Amino acid sequence: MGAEVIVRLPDGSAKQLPAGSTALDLAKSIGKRLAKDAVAAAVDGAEVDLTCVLSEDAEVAILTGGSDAGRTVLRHSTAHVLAQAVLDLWPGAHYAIGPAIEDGFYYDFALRGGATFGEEDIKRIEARMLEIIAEDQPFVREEHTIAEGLALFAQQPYKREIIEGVGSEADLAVEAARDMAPGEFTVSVYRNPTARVVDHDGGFVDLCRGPHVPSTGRLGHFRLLRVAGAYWRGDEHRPQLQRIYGTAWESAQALAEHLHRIEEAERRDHRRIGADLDLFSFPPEIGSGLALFHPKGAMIRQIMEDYSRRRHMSSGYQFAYSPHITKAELFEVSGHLQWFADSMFPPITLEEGHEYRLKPMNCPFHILIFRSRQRSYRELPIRLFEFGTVYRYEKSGVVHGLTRVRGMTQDDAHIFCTFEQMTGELESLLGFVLDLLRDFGLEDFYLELSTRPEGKAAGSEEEWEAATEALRVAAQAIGLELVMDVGGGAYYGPKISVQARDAIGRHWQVSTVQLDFQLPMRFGLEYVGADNARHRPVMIHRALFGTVERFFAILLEHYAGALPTWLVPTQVVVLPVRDDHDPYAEHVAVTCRHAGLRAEVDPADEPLGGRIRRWKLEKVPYVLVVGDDDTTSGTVGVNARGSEHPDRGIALEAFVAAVAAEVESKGSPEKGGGRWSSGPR
RNA sequence: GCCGGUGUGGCGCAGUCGGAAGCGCAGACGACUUGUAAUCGUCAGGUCGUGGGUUCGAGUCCCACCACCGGCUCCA
Repeated sequence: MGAEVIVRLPDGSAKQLPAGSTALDLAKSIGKRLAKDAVAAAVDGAEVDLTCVLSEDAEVAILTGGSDAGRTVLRHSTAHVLAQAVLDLWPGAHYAIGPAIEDGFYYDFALRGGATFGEEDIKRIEARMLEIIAEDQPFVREEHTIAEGLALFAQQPYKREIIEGVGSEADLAVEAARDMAPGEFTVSVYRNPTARVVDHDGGFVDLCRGPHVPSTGRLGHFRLLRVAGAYWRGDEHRPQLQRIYGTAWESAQALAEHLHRIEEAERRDHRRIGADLDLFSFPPEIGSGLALFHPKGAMIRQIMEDYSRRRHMSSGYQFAYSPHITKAELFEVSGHLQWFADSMFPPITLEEGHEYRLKPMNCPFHILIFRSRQRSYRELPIRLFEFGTVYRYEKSGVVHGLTRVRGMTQDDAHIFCTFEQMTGELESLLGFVLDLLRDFGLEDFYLELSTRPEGKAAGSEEEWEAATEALRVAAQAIGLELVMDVGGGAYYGPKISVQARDAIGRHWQVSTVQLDFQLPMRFGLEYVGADNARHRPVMIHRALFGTVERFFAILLEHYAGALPTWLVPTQVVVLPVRDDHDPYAEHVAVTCRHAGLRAEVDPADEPLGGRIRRWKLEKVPYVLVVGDDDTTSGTVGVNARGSEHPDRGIALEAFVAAVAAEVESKGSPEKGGGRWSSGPR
């Protein structure tokens, strides 16, 4: 090693530094601002502390708090500060893991005597954290052998368990692994030597892979958000720990923006919109997770379902109907009672001894329709579609608005085809799915491939392998990003799910496509082939909306309640200025209705301003005002949703034609600026 | 199911130390006849989630249950 090292920077330039220089020295040599913003460094792609000595020539990048990698470091370091505060305030507490997560971090604790955190505790902890940050405690990295590590954390069972797992196969599979040192024989810890923690000598120390900021003074733009219970290593059979969630950012402004995004998501909450717009409700009288659709919500749902039916009809599907309840034996045959019973409502036992069950899925019924007579290869593929309402006994803590309910309607279909037809069916199906989703205004997708659920799967590994491969081929042919979801398949087969990103970047699982060799076998399905021999069909389960309820909720959140004109319950409201304009207002409404629009009149028995306000809050796409000028010239004053100013004097025919076209193209008033070019602004 | 939190007219909220249940919006009725995001007035509406308990007295304190909210596990 010479007296100097040469580092290459991300912009391609190179820099010479004296031997023994640290990453922080490098940052300083580039600029003051960079040194101030730096939180860690990447040497040949590996993230390290700023205090790391650059001992050989390397590619080095300085990570700042403004980058994703830099924020991860900030959040991870803030999690350590949280742990230090909690250990100081709750003597004898055990600390488990505290990783950075999307937009923030958390840390899991077990308090002495099973104590729990309350709301007020959050404030105490935050105050203690601010003190720790004000003290500007250094983070110092240490390497220890496994034995030393175990001794260091003699009083900390969760840390010991993590250390004992270092290098094991299981270690790599658990989330905690991200929190750990690489390498088989050592563990790294970070120490805040100047920390004062009750009952702890030598400051505060935590097991951690790093890197961390040089000192706590670099932190500060954080907020603790909530407390929650969380199972140790995500296993509900293991102890439940107390988790504290927080968020942390590189600047006060970034923190404020994040808190604003949280508010924005709350504004879009479909439960709130559903109540405000009188779309649906969940009366306690009918039970948790069971929804009532009110007339306006039902109208939207009806439009969604009607459109879906039309698309299915033109895509070669046949319709089916099946009952909500059936003899339990059907679910013995299908395997649901073996694999899915936890999610089913308990049996209804009749006097003569038969047990009945509410259906959790529609597939067995469609199978019986297939099996009702002998089938020829000439009929295949057979595609049976139904809006099938199913009931699942979801655990009490998981129901959530319309996205997680106990009674739900799937836009469900089962395709029975030959093995040879399978790949083609899957590919055309994925095309159909994406086409339909785009009609509803979702545009940004990726696919997820869910594989065999270990221990919860029917059938052989070979069958699963073949089915998974067929799905993979179809998914790749579509050309969208594909991510793996290991072990996430249904008990009878692997699945592709379509994930949609909404207007504010959140993603939702919508469509699912599952390939199934098991149920055709269990039900002994057959068709007669061209060779006059009997063959077993392949089955594809698929739902495009997923469930109508959930898809409805996704649309409400995506559009923040301002649905495209074709989906909205009332498209046009006509407001007469005075009551002698009522007849003309009625004429306008009738003209709209003749063009197929949903229009109503709000008569002039209260002031115009109040009426406008009410319908605007209802998010009606077009609020028309008609007065003296309009009655004489056959025009309307148009208030398009989303625009600040009305367009007066628009010819009625021009308005109706434009809105009818907007409905046809599935557009929204927000996207239709400038249509009324004939009228003055 | 588990952890934490919350339940007060249809909705949003106040209610102090355990001592007479309130406000705004919405609703009904009346007046106002209006050109672009809240017209004025009057009235009605609550066994304070449900059931127990403590107390001279409970919206308020305790217990159980129900529902909801945020998470964990699970999941469309």
